[in-house]
Amino acid sequence: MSSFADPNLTLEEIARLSGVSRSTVSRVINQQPNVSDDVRQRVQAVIEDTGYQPNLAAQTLVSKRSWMIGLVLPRSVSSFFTDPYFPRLLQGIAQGCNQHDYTLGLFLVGTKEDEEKVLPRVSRKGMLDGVLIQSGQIGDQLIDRLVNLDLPVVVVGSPLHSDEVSFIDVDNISGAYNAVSHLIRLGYQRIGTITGLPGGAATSDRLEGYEKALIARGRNLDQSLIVEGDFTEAGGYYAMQQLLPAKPDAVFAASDLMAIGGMRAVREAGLKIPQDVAFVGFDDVSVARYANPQLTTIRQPIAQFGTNAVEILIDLIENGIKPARRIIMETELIIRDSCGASRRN
Amino acid sequence: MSSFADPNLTLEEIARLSGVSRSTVSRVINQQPNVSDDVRQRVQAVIEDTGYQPNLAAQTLVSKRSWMIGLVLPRSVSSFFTDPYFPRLLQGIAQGCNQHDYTLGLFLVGTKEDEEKVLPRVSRKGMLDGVLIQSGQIGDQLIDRLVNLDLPVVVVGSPLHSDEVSFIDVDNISGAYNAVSHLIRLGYQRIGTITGLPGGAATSDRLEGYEKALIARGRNLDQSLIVEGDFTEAGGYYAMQQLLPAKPDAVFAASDLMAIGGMRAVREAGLKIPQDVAFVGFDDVSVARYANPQLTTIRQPIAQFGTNAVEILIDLIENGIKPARRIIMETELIIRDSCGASRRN
DNA sequence: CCAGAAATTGGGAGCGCTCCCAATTATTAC
DNA sequence: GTAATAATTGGGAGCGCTCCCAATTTCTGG
Repeated sequence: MSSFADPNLTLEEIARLSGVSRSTVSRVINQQPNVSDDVRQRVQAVIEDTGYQPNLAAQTLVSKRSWMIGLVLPRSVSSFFTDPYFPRLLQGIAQGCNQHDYTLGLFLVGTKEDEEKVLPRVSRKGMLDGVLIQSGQIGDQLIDRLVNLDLPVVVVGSPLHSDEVSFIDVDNISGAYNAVSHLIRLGYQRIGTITGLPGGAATSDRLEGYEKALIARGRNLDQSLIVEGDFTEAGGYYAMQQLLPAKPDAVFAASDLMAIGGMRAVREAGLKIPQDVAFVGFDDVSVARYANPQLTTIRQPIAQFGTNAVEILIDLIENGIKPARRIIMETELIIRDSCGASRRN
Repeated sequence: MSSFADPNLTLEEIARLSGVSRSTVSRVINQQPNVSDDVRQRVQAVIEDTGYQPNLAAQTLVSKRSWMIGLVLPRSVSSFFTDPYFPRLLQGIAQGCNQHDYTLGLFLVGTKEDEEKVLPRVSRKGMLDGVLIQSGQIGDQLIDRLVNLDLPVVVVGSPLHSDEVSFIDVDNISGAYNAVSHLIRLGYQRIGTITGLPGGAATSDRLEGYEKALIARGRNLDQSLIVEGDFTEAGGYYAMQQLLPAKPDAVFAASDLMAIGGMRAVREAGLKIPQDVAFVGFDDVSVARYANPQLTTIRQPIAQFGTNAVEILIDLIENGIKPARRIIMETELIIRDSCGASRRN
């Protein structure tokens, strides 16, 4: 394979060089049948040592396929820049794209103006074969606007409105339920929670899991033990400061970052973790393992989640859009030190 | 603007609907002169309420422009998934793309096999107008391979080999120099450093700045005070454990994350920050402000850096490729608590 | 060895756009 | 009013590919 490919190589040119027709070269490239072995090899040799690659735009124009999918991160996903969750997710998505030979287009919506610039680009014909959109906040109409395009769409996380749309999500309710059940099992009496950013599906599901776990054990819900966070470290810190007067002996934080922020507030208040306040987080991002003490948490298979999302979308693209696909992935309780699991020994 | 655009709208169709020719509609869309005002308005009205958008693939095919740029993150940039630096950078890049109406293609190279899948995709004709590539490690041949494509390329960070290539970087040498000078000024005697991952330009530049600052004040370099990290929290932690026996009274870490890891090791050793060991980091990512104590650091304008990189690339794309552009951005010393700046008062 | 079927090959049409140039219309000067 | 020029407008060609169908070649069986 020569490393300097003629930039102006075309199908026609390859055909000429290998002494066959355009059509035959096309068949070889697209691995279609009805090409004799010797011709196929001759053509392949020419392709190899010219370094020819078909022009994507031309292929897209006629086939109506771009082999590119978009990932849209709505404005309301403000924690993109602080939460290690997103790089991991991106990794999974990128890997899924690589595996299936799709290209990933990234559409970060920062401001309202961005939205007006990004949407037309996403919906542009000849641009994308499908779209992955990160589930955002209630009131964010981006998902609806995307779903109204005639493009395959998969929502990453639960969609908030429509139920005709395909999505993939983690079982947030059972994850939170397991986290809190674990704390109950360890004998904690006043279990508080720091919620995610209000208005998101993950936030309300994790809160629901928290409540269900308490109710299942006959505990009463105490509103003073429930305080709003925003998925960030700083948010967890402030939330914990609000929570401390309610004297929780354990806290379920709806993200690891908030758990770490919460632990910081607890330490600053002169209390010990887990002796005075135990913690369980959610996500199992890598900082959970380096926290002090190491954080007990609910692991979600983030990268796998991204890869699966891509696969669902590609399935939708290649095999039609009905019925909507719905995937829920399970979580896993990872017991480390912050929950005080060992103090009972 | 009707929200349900006919998906099969074409230039020809718009022409028919507005009673003019294909060419005239094309002129209106591309804002070319030589269209009478009333015709222009009539056509624009039709475009508006059909929601017509030109087919990208068709435009790309004839104009040889895709209005899409790629961001390539080489395999050797392993800290992508842990360092908050990258999301910020991505934000800046995405914003630059939005502003200039370009689409961003993301090419994460995870494995060697990824590289073989990604490169052909990047070089595919009709795909990208230009490429941004994150500077990686020595021995990573990805940059060279990309530069050999006939595509405009801008390296984000200093390129390691070629000097024909355009790049944008932050002044790592002077940043590190200022960090260490600050520590010297505060009277520290045994100033250690935790370097980045060996083999990267940022790593060697920051080390060079460290050494220059010491030499400028007539200090001797003590190899036992220089220890290798890898830009991660865990790397900083282990590096600090190696560094502690050399009894440093201050440490310059080549990233905030490593500074935070280093501080964790110091605390675990029963020492106080900054009384026993002072710290200065590099980057000023948001966790620096939430660290305990708050981290003195060298701020680099990460998002702006990304936006600038996009602008240089677009300049290259639209105004030709010679001569190579070279931009160096300045850093800023942000004094917080971890350097003990106030203990001399 | 030849008709008929099967496999292989080639070329035209067309995807939706931009560019060029020719045709038409409007404007100006005399 | 007419010739000259300038401003508009329209249509053909072509970007590089895939798809379809017709033409050619190869392979059967009797």
